[in-house]
Amino acid sequence: MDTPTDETRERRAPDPRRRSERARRAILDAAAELIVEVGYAKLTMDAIAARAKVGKQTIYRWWPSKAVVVLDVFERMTGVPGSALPDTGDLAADLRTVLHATVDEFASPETDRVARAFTAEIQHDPELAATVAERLTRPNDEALRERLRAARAAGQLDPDLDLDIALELVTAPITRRWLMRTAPLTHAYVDELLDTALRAIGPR
Amino acid sequence: MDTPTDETRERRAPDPRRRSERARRAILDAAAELIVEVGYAKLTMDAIAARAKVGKQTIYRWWPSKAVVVLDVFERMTGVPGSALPDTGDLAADLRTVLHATVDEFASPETDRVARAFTAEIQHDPELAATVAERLTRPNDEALRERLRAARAAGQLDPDLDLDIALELVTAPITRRWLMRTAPLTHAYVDELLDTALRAIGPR
Amino acid sequence: MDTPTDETRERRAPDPRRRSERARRAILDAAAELIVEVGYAKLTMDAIAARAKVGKQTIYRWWPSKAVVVLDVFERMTGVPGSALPDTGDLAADLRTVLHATVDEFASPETDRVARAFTAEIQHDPELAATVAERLTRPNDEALRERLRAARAAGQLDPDLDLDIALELVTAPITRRWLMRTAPLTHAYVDELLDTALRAIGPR
Amino acid sequence: MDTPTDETRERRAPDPRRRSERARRAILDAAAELIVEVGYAKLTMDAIAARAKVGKQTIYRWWPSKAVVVLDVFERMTGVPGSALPDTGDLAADLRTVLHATVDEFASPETDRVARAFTAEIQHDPELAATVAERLTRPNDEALRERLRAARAAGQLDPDLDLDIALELVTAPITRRWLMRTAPLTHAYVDELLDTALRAIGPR
DNA sequence: TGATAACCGAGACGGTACGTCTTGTCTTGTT
DNA sequence: AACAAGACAAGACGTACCGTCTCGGTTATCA
Repeated sequence: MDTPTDETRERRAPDPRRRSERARRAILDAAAELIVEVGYAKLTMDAIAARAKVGKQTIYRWWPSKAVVVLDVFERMTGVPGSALPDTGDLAADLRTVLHATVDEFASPETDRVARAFTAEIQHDPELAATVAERLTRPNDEALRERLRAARAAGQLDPDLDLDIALELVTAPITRRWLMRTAPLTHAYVDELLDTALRAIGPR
Repeated sequence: MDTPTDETRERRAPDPRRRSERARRAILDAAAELIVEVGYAKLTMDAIAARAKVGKQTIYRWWPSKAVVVLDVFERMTGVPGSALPDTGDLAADLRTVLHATVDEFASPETDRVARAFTAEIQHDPELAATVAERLTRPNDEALRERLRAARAAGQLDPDLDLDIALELVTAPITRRWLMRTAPLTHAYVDELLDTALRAIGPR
Repeated sequence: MDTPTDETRERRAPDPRRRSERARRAILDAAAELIVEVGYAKLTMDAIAARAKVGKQTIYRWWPSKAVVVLDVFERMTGVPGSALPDTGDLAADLRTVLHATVDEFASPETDRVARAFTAEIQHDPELAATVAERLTRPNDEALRERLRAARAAGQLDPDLDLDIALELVTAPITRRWLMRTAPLTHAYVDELLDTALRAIGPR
Repeated sequence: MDTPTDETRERRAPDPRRRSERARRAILDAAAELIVEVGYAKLTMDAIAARAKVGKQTIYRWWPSKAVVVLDVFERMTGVPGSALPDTGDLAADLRTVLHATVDEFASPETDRVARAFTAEIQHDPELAATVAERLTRPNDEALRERLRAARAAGQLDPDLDLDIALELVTAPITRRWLMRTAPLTHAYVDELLDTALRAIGPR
């Protein structure tokens, strides 16, 4: 019984109790700065380590890849997601509030760059895709779905409505416009989109 | 005398009339094979050149980057886009036809891989983003917009409808589901999505 | 604070204490083998790295150019130069001994090839020329000059003799014959050359 | 009998009668200029062709290698060698005259650079070495040897003298000093060298 | 309260791909 | 058929990063 703990022979896990908080912070700070300065594509592990005054091994010890470092940067940047949506009883107003906030967030170059980085990265890294889905997409979606469910229960939506489709109708156009850069993302656009989309999902 | 012969030191453009058709084909063939075999992320210029039995310079002479090579592969793979949509007079049926075809196309692992590669790549390469937009996205969008315009003129849609929003309501959910891998893309899903979305854009 | 850490952007020097002896040896071994197999002109850094199972950067980290790698190979091959000449009291005999040895050394194809490589290389690389002069030519010349000085002091040579000219009269003809390949380099030739040259520099 | 003219299947020889004199001159001019401007090491066939406004094939058609182009440049530069040495009856004076001229020639940066280029090149190209020997070295050596032979016949030199060794004693030190850059080449040096060397070869 | 293991900064290492450069051949009109 | 122009296949160049490994130095847990 000389194998440490895990049968999957993949490098004995480090002891999180001994982890240096100083190094953790410095790495995330450095990554955050660099991603804004040079963009994700030109972001290198060497540069993060140098800027953070940290050995490269220290990064590789705690993060499996550059992408996951940036994922942590992103979470620290946007705060914990998944908090429930407001429910004033007026679905349109509530959606407007939250989607305006989303649009505002993506107007910041930092958030924009980091979010694009993920979108790019998860295309060829299914494992990262799962992580991002679990930590970012799902909590947000779940909160929105919850609000829609409440509205449906209150008779404000078609009782036969598929909540996933409703969710997509309301959010996907914004995602697409951001992703494809087909047109600017403004509050006015959100308003018009909601006007139209709500006709699709309201009571018949 | 506007030929940029001397001052603008940016590598004199090659003469397209002297381009070797043999080399062009070999490069695209090699790239197409390799992207299926190893995926976009592990696709290298060296490997394309070796497989195509071509000097690397010949690739760099005619394509600015790996991404644009793959863009040409993709175009050759999916055929000319921008052909007009069918117009049988039944908008729902016509949309169903074309979106089923789209979904089928993305069911092919080759198309899926290449399309994901672009989606990733255009996030940090605005120039490529513009090229992809012009050569892939815009022609397809324009064809769809045209069909919607015809339907609106025929009184089948809300006369005040913004065509861009209509377009997004119908296509963006599919894009999002593909991109985020939140759920499988089936014909049934397309049908249900259309049912719902058309309620938003039909005549009041 | 004279460490060139920041301003002088010239690639921070590596730390020689951390140098891998294993890599150093492997590189010199590989270079030595290859120079014999393919000659200096067709010797490539890529091939050295591949043969030595070493990253190219490891070569470039410690040697500025292919030529200097080969210089190190040469030194290892011929042993430390600059050891003093024998002094039996008989100048002619001592010179004969050392020049015979030189001629024998250049009879080896390996030494011949490497020596020719330098002679070629230092013609268009003044910096390398200085290095070679300092590490190869000067020590050998100095040893020879020392022996001549002793002989002059012992009254065996013209007291007004310029030692540099004496040195050249004795060695340059051999160099020329080797370089120009005008005639074979034999012990008999060395003997006849010495017979003649010593008449020029002996006491009047 | 369909092989054109030569059984040694090595690319049918071009017809020298149709050779363009304009191109020949332009190539030699361009090579001469470039070798002075950038040195032999950085001289490229592409650059010669571009400067001469000539297709590269035209160079390769008439010259086997860059080195031979430069050999022609050198010959054009220094004029036909092999003209006999002056014979005033005073050997020392005659040698002084011709060696001063040699030293002066090598003081010119153009001649110096081109001559170094050969010295370098003939080290790894025995065929070129033979060509250079035949066209440059031998004629010069022969002229000098002839003058020495005359002096020996006139009783001014040791009757048993080996003319090759005499030749080397007089010229090799100059070659060495030029090649190794050990000390500057001046008229005074030549004079002192001759003073000493002639003692070796004069009548006993 | 040492001992001792693990983390840490630093950076050399084996690899791999990059994008450029040069060589010598081939191709396409022109003279 | 030689020519100017320049595309082509081949492959070396020197650089940039990757992810691993090795070296002291410095904590932080446990005997």
